[in-house]
Amino acid sequence: MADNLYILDASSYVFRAYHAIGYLTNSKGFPTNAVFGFINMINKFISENNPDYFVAVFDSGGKSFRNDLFPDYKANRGDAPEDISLQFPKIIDYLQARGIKVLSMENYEADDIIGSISEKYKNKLNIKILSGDKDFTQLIGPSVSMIDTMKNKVMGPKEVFNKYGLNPNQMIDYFALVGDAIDNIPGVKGIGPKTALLLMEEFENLDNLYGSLDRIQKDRIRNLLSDFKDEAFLSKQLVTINTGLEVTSKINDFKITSPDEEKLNLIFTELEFDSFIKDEKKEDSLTKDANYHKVLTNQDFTNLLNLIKTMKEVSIDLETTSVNPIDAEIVGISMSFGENEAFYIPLAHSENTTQLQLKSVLFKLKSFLESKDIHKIGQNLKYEKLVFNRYEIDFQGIYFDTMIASHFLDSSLQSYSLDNLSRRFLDYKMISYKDLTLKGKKNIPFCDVPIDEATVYSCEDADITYRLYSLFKKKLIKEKLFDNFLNYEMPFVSVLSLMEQRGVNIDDSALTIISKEFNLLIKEIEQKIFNIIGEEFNINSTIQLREIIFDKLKLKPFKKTKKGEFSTDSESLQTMLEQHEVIQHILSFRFYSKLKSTYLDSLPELINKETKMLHTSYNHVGTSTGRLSSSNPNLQNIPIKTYEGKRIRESFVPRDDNYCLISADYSQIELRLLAHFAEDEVMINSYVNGEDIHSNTAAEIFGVPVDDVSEDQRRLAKTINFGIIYGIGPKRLSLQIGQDIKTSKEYIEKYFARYPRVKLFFDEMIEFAVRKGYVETLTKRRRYLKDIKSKNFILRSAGERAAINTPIQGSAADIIKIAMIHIHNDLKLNKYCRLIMQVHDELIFEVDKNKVSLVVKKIKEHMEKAVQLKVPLSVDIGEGSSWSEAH
DNA sequence: GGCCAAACCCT
DNA sequence: TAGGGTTTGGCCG
Repeated sequence: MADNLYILDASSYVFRAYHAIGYLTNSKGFPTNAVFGFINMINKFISENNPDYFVAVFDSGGKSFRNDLFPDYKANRGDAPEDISLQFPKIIDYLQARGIKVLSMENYEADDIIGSISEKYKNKLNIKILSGDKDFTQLIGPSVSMIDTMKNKVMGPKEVFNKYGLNPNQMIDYFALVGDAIDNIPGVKGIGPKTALLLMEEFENLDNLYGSLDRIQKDRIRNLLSDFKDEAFLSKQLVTINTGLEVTSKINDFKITSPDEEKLNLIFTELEFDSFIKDEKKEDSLTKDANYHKVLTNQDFTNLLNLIKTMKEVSIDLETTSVNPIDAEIVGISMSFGENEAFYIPLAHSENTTQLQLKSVLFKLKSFLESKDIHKIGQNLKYEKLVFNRYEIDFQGIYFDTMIASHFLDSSLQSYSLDNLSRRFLDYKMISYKDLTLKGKKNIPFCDVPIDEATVYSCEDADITYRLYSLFKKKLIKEKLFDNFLNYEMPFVSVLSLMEQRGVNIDDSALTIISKEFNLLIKEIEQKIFNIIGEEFNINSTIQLREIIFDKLKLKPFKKTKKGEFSTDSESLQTMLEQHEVIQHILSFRFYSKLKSTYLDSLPELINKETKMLHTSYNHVGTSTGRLSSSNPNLQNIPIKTYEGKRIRESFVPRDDNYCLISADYSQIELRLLAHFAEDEVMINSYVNGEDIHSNTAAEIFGVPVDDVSEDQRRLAKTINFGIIYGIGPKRLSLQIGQDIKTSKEYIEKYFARYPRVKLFFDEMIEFAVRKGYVETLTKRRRYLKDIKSKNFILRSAGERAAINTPIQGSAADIIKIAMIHIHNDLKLNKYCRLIMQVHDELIFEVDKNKVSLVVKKIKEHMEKAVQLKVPLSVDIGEGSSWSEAH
């Protein structure tokens, strides 16, 4: 790749900074708003892009050669206000002290210099023109693009065509026809963008057009063109950027040199930009000398609001009364716009200090918080979104979540908490929340933390988050993962937030009834056990139960726990059923107790008092494969396998009579992904032809025609098919199918003999993991496998199984995420249906009863078309008045 | 109250 | 054989 040369259309940025900031002066009354905004933009740009070459180009300020051609050129623009003209010299001083080359030329505009530099270097370098001016579209080409850093828009040839319908080399003639009211370029009167586009499409350029005016059917257009021919060609001269000026600078002049700190400090002192002044001490340490401000007065807040207006990205963090967003109240807000600088707005501290009013602060921040154009950066922004939602703020512009970014880059970490990320990636230990809130032996709520301490703590959160953002963004871009991260992970934050916010309706009276019923059963079974054993004990206590079974009854154990004790788990007890009648009762007791305590009794307690709904919490970074996890309660392990379990699912119901529930689940998505990745013809054909994969596998393994496959053979093949995805070994398979290890070893060998590409795929994944240290999913989420090269067989084998399973399980997770994003963005669909749960390969919706068939069709389409694989995706859909019925 | 192990619910 | 969360008992301080 060629190096990048960034050419800054500096004058236009100064104007934009001037207007963005509004009023700002130093204590002597000298205007500083444009300088301040401009410096911020430059700092931000350079720290983010680390440009190879950079040059700032200014207009000369006086008239240009265009005024000789046409005295009225830009006559509509009055002189620039004095308070901006005064600031230009300061800005140029700053740039030069900063080590940045500055160019301008008498009698020419910045555009001409930019065009000429671009022309000179476009064959050796990637030219990136930093501007928002449409006039530059004429310069765009394969190695020349335009970037509007304030709107985050990049414009290359493709984008020009998308926007105007024309190629960049047609833009001059196009603008010659259309004209420009702001620059006072006449164009052809009466011809606007639409007609001009049609003409350019037909005639390609201005000369062709005027060479064959008679071919134009419409009289009006033809007459206009001929009447204003002179204006058209004059306009063409005016809009044409001069690319032939002699550029005396050498390319190395555009390298940024080391800044003259002394000179910079002088400038900053004069303008009173204290936060920019470099203090020797400030360099390496963090919090002690960081600029953390508390915002207590209206003046402080107004200044902060003005600052916000100049920023296009902000890291933000809320301090609240609860970790659970559904009932958290805001105590304070912190924000950071760049390293070392942060603000904290205390709003509800119990301390006796006058604080700003929560309501009025939120009112004034509302448009900023709801703006899609201002990029919000944060650690777990789903939390912020849910809390803001409680205050009727629709938090938008959710751009970069450091927690999710770090997980996307490496999903194998133990913890994605901010302090953990800070320690690991910035080598910086943050103030601990525990220590902060520790008063004596007990922890106090955050609102009781003194404001000064809270300010440092909260500002640190925002500041560190901002630093992590810079770091992770660079990594993502370097590894070419940034687009996937922005397209597939960040939009998912809003999807999860909405699901959690809506919650699920539970018929808790039904659960209570079942609970009472189970309670009687449990008591009864317990009594039976006591009678048989002849003493009372706590059946839930593994230790006591173990004593009874193995010491008192002297039953023969099946296996040991990892601590070396005899196991009493249900697998062991199953094998001991015939040894003693009490075993059956213990199994029953365990079964009913589990359902009662985990589901029947706890689900009703978690129903929110205000909303009357069950609001789970989905963890976006809860697994090392990319799946979600769910907690408080876990809605991803609601029973289903037994009759009693199904009864629990019957209490998951729609919120009112107008809705029913729909369950949509991917059929065998992981096996399909295996077929896709391994590119095995036989497996792919099974799916393409809609055949029964397990029967086909059975036929292959047993060497019989598909029609002759017995039920037993099919069941066995199904077990192998699923086991294979997890990297099953002969031992475990023998346990599953109830045959000896030798036989199951043969089955596995037979499987790989019949599906050699699957074996090849597994080997490739392991080799990939060894070579690169990680494996990746469809959307390129990475999981690093530290044990893949371990000398310890157990650890290495586990690593190898993860290398096989993660791309499969993780890609399945990617696919359903993409489908969920598409469904979330389908506005029409969302009028009739709301997504309320995700269970790995299943989505559950509440659906308007009158729109079921339409909704079913759309959901199926979104899910099956989420990605294009070598095999079709298939989704089964059910409908009903409860989750049990719908599934 | 915090932490661990064992058990068991799900895809 | 992959990936999760919750409950319980029991130990520690």
